[in-house]
Amino acid sequence: MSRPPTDRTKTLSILAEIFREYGYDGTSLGLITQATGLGKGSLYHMFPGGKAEMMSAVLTEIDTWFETHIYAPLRSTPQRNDAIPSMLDAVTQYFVSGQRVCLMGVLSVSNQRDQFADAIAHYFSRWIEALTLTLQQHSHPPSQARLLAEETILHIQGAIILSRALHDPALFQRSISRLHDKLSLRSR
Amino acid sequence: MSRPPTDRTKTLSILAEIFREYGYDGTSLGLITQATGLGKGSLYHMFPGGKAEMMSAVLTEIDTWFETHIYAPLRSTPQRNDAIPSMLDAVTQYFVSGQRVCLMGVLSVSNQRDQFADAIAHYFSRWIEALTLTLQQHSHPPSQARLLAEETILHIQGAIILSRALHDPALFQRSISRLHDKLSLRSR
DNA sequence: ATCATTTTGTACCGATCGGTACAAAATGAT
DNA sequence: ATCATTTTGTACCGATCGGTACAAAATGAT
Repeated sequence: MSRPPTDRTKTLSILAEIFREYGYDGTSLGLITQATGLGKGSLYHMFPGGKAEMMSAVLTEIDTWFETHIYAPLRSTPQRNDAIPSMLDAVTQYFVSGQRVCLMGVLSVSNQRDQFADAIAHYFSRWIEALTLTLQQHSHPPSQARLLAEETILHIQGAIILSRALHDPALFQRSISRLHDKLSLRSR
Repeated sequence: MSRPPTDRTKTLSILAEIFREYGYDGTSLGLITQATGLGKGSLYHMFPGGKAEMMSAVLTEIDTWFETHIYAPLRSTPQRNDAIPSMLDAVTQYFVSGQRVCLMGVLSVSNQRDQFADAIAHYFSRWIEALTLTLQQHSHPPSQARLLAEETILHIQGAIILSRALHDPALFQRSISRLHDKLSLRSR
């Protein structure tokens, strides 16, 4: 037994960056060996399923990260009253003001959508559910809370796209600010 | 002289669908010859620059379509008072309730972003400018109009992502409805 | 020190990639 | 009918793709 945990985690985070930057098709094994310093032997030993398994592992890692740092705080009771602002801050930091793309978002409009459909749907639906819960506790009527949660998450996704399209990180910041205002309107 | 105009237009619309479905990397020349029925000889005669020129031509075609069907009506004066609803209808139809992706949006979060940066930025900035003009004429204060225009377009992009991620066309419809309400709030 | 097990680097596989060359075919003006 | 020009289909190019095989090296228990 060696210490694969840290190695694996480190490798996964490198893989995540590569997949984000080059997409699934654009990420070649050559690129991966170069970025990780691991030969194909090591990679296929670690991920026998090849590239598809690497992506799956990355998606699981991302899901876990969001579960811990984003969803869980939203579900906690009693609800901290800065739960929403702190979610928006964490998201802004994670996506580097929209200059780092959301791998789940990218995949959902790619031809790999069906292959990873479960992971993608899981990620977004859990996020929506957790945020819905929070919004209800901030005195948004239940019927509106879910709609507002959906709107919040698509707003974030859209902000990434538009700010990248226009090379304008400030646009991302602006749109997150507006989101902040919108979400806190009825909780005061 | 033959009749390349219709052939070229037809080819471009097939190319657009392929690029939308498979992305830039995922679209192989084999796929293109199969879908268009054109051999490589014909394709490289039509697009000497190869795949990159095909994508550029598609983006130009898309830009022209939006210019004609979306931006121009927004800029026309006097402003029809259903300008915004009719834009949202046109968009909903064009994106088939979010089940058809926005090629410009996809590219802007892909590794081809820089290669096609001009076309992408042009598309979104023209849209924002035209919509800003319309919103101002619907009694939104100028300072707010541009922010609201940005928000509208990122909202549409986000709706495509989220509705595809969740395989839920109804989510797209819902979010467009909300957009409709939001935009008409101050114009009544 | 031995030795079974795990891990790794490298050579190699067939398939496919985007692109080129070019002869054959179609076209259209005369 | 001739013939220059345009258009097309196909064979072929080197490069690279994802993946496999497997011997060599590293590891760790004894």
